Amino acid sequence: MNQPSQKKRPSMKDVAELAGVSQTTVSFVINNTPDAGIPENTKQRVWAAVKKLGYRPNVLAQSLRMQRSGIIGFISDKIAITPQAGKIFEGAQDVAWAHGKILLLVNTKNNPELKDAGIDMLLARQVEGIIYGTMFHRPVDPPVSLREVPTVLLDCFAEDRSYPSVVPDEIAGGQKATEILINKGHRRIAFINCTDPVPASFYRLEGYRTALRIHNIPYDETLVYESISTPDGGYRGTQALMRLPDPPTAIFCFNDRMAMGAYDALRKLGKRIPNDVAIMGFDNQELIAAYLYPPLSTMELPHLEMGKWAVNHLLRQISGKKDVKPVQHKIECPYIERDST
Amino acid sequence: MNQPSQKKRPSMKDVAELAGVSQTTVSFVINNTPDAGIPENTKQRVWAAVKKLGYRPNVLAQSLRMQRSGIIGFISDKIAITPQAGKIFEGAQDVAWAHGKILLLVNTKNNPELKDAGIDMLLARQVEGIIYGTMFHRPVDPPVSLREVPTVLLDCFAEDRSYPSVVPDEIAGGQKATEILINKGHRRIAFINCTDPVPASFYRLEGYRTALRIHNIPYDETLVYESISTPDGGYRGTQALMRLPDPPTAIFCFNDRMAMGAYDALRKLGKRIPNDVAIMGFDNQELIAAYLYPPLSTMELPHLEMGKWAVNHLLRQISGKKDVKPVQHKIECPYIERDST
DNA sequence: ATACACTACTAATACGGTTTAGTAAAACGT
DNA sequence: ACGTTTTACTAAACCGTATTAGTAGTGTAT
Repeated sequence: MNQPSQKKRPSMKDVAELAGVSQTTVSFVINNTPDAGIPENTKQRVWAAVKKLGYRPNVLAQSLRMQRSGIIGFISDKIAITPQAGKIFEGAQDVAWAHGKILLLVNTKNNPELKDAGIDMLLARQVEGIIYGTMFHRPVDPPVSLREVPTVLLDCFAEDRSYPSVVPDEIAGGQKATEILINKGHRRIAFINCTDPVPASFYRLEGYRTALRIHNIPYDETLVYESISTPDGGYRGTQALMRLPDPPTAIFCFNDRMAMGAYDALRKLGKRIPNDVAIMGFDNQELIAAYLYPPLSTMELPHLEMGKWAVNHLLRQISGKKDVKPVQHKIECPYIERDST
Repeated sequence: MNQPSQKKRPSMKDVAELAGVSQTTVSFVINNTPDAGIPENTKQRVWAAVKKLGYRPNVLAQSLRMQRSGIIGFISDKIAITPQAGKIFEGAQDVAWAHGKILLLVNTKNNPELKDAGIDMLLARQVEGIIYGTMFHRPVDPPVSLREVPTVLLDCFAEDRSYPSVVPDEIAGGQKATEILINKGHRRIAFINCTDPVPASFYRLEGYRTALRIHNIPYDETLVYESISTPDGGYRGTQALMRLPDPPTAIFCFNDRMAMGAYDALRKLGKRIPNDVAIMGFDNQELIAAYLYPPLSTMELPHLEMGKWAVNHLLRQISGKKDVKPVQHKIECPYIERDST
């Protein structure tokens, strides 16, 4: 019933013994090695022994022998632990699995020591490559040890562009969001930006201005309000904007959390969404966007796609297709239409 | 500049050669093997060679030799990809790291084939144990292959209790939530439950009734409303409850999403939270709970703690401390006080 | 009858470590 | 002076697999 010690797992040698062949033959049969010329009869004996013993190849030994671990390291400050970004990991894992690789996740919680220890661990485990991700789009300065192995930056980029990276196309996202509002007939479109000096805030604003320019709408800086990126910030921004002599008929919020605050402010003012004021969010945080009344139209960050691209690119590097130059790949943010626009 | 092929990583043999000693000696030095009697002088030569070559032990080879992979498998349907449950993984990873183990995450997306393939992969990689988690508290029937290795169920349990498992203490949680409302002076306390036949709905209701009984408040079944577990369900429930001849002064919602709907309903009715009606949530979903107006008081699911307990227990099993009987461990849900009660 | 190819395998080595069992030289005890 | 212990190492085996280089035995061609 209860063996004191775990019984040892069977090895190829055990299978070989039971089948009355050599270990080599077992290997040939299991891997279906071409040109090994093993007759059907023998193959069946081997497979029978495999079944009987419940044999399962030891990937550790395989990896050692073949000098290929099949592991891709995934290191990040918070990803996969943070709500919105879990999709990144999912996309990455999907592609990895499809190529017979597995993802080994390390999350560093923004702790530099943990980060270095994590990278060391990954390298010690012979990962074939590393994906270095962050929980929001930003510049990073990756540890030099990453140079030891092919690397892709995800949702971040090196200032000097010395690593390939994949990020959301914030400019296009901001532009598209604004254009959608313009196409619904709005002319007074406000933008509640956040005050953090992050690429997202710069680029989304840039996209917003580009859209206005293209559609010959003059840029009115009183329509751009900056605040902290919380519902509270959105609340205050909306209050201020609606107090303007010529208030906006549409508000593009830096993110869904701020849009949440905008909803509250408009509700308090007795304004209806989208009839009186249209609201556009950003991020598509399911818990917020889908459950607000009315459900929030928003731009989605391409988390899944970024995860996929990163692994695909990494695999390309690993198989050494050509010494691909470090690119910065931008992925479009899709528009999620709901009822607030 | 660009070597066409990755240069091979240095091995112990390379270090040994450079230091002018045998590979055995290198091993002794690096592992600081007791009783090896290596003089300081030699040690320094070895370490110098290690530094110079940038040598790093190959964990694959170590694992193979020592018959210990240092890997714990973490398999789950959605955990670590789903917002609220990322903490589970975090707790688990913390404990694992503290014990020199790493977590290998597989998420199965509720796909049985992926699940089996995932378990096979973990076993093939010689994991020392497996944590089998789910994204919400429920009974499961784990694949038999899990028997091959120590296993702990996380946020779920086997019907026949044949595996150790850790789950939230739903009864105590429901009871505590209700008692908090009682202690604030409420007597008409409603419970908006969800209709899903899950342990959480049964047990939280049970806790609710227990609290009432203890405090001699008669159970009034008109105060228990069942609905789907979304804001919409909470909205409808609240509307219905407030239409009662003797409406509640406090509403305990099955979860924060439903509480979100309750907020909307009360706002529409012109009721103030918590002055007119107190609201208690469950789950502590940061994005909702912390950002509603007023911030929502709620019960937190002990994700972090469950993750920790699971790994701790697993490690105990692995080191074979004693053939611990499969227990079902329940962890308390802490109360998160905000402004809605 | 002999050379040659083909069939159906196996022995041996390597992957990069850990660990056991030595061993040569120096130091020590008597 | 000689045996014994200690010091400072090293050789070899082993973990479980993949792979290369054979090798006996059979069949075929000449």
